[in-house]
Amino acid sequence: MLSIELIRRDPELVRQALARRGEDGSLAGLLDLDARRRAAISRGDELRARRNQASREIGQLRAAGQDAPPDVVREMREVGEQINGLEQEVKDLEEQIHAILLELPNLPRPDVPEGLSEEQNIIARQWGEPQTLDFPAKPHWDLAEELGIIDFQRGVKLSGSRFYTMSGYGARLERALIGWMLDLHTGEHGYTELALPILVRREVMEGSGNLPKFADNLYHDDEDDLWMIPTAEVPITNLYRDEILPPDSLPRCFVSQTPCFRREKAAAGRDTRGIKRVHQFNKVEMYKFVAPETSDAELQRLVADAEEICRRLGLPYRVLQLCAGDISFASAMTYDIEIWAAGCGEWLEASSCSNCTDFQARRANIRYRPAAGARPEFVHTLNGSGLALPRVIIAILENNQQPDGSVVVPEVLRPYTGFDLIPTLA
RNA sequence: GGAGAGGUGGCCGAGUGGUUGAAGGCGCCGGUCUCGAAAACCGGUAUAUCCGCAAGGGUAUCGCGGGUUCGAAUCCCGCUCUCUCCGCCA
Repeated sequence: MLSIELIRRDPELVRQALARRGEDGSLAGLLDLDARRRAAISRGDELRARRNQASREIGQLRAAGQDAPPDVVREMREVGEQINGLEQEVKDLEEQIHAILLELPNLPRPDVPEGLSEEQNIIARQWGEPQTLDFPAKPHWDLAEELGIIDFQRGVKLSGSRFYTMSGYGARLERALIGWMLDLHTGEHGYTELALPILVRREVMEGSGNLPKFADNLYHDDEDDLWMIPTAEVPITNLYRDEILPPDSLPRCFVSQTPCFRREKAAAGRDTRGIKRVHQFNKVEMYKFVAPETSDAELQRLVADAEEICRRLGLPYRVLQLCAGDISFASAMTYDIEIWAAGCGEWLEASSCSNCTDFQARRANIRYRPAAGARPEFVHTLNGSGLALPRVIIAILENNQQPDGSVVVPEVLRPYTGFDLIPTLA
């Protein structure tokens, strides 16, 4: 959520920042509502002050054994009605203002590249070379099926298109990856592991920025109004909702593996083969609550932590800095990490690391006290995949495939898998 | 799912209609004392919002929302969460 104070103070700055990401539109209506709201509050406060004064006097009379003057009571009854009217007015205005604010995305940081589409993203760096194999490389959907580790048809039988099942070496590979990633982030990068609910309340989805705007992408349980998380970012963001964190408690860094659920109605027809785009997948997510002045530097560290995973797995990757038009709703700056997949010959987005500045903190009301006795401030929040499992599995399968169709397990994973090769079926 | 109890400030805990944003205690911050610390003593210690350059002032908030009243932490209604017991269950 954007600060209404900022919009009031410098609407042109806000308008221009929003335009950079392709959000055009006037803020005049919002400012008008805000002005009316403040006027109504002022009048209401004045009336309440009068009523409080009169009530106090009546109280004193009563204490002295006298009755309340009827004309005053009559007048205050009227004042009370006016107050009720103004309260209703303020409430209506605030609802309208809130509804508008909830739909406005975060402002890109000034140093985010210009551009409205992904073509304007900037390749910040690359590690390794997109390799070509010296034999015909298979895409993972063929490889995995031939290895008997992914069963697409039976996934569909259970849950419909874009669901799959993994078994044997495949299931084990994923579990190994999850364990290894979590151990790396907790052991070497300083994150604390979390185990989280994957069904959350509506207001939790609002806090992270997924609702109200992106309801179409979410699965929802009607009976209890619970929402299935699209990423662990959602519950982690809300861990400290409505709290004021004490001085010296930042940064707080968390990592969590959860299933992620994405309806993605809009993406129907895209990437239908394999496990590149599915409705349910596992992801290891990194998350940081930090002091505002440190968030830019923390974003760089977050990206580095995700890159480390790629490097140790030996997966060629590149880091993209997203242009203003391509960063996500809550983000002020985003880097994507794309890993190379030799079978389908594509760079696959395996991580997206964002600095959400105070955008989510405002929505979820997460503050901290910079020093003892100081005024509370909103924290900054950052999130990044570390990493999303299916696309890492795609890259490992496709890049490490052998001429006979078997797949070599990356060295770092072997203590976790207990095998160093996914063998072909006999 | 059924029955009951309860949600007051960072924590504990008073308070059942009238200057109560809220006694008291603990904690925390500052000070006195001390070589220093502890103890003791003194003072301070919520958040939001509106007006204002500021100083300052107003208003709101005792789980949430409504109602009664000149006036509600206190009374009424609804919701929600927590706890206990029963039931069910991995």
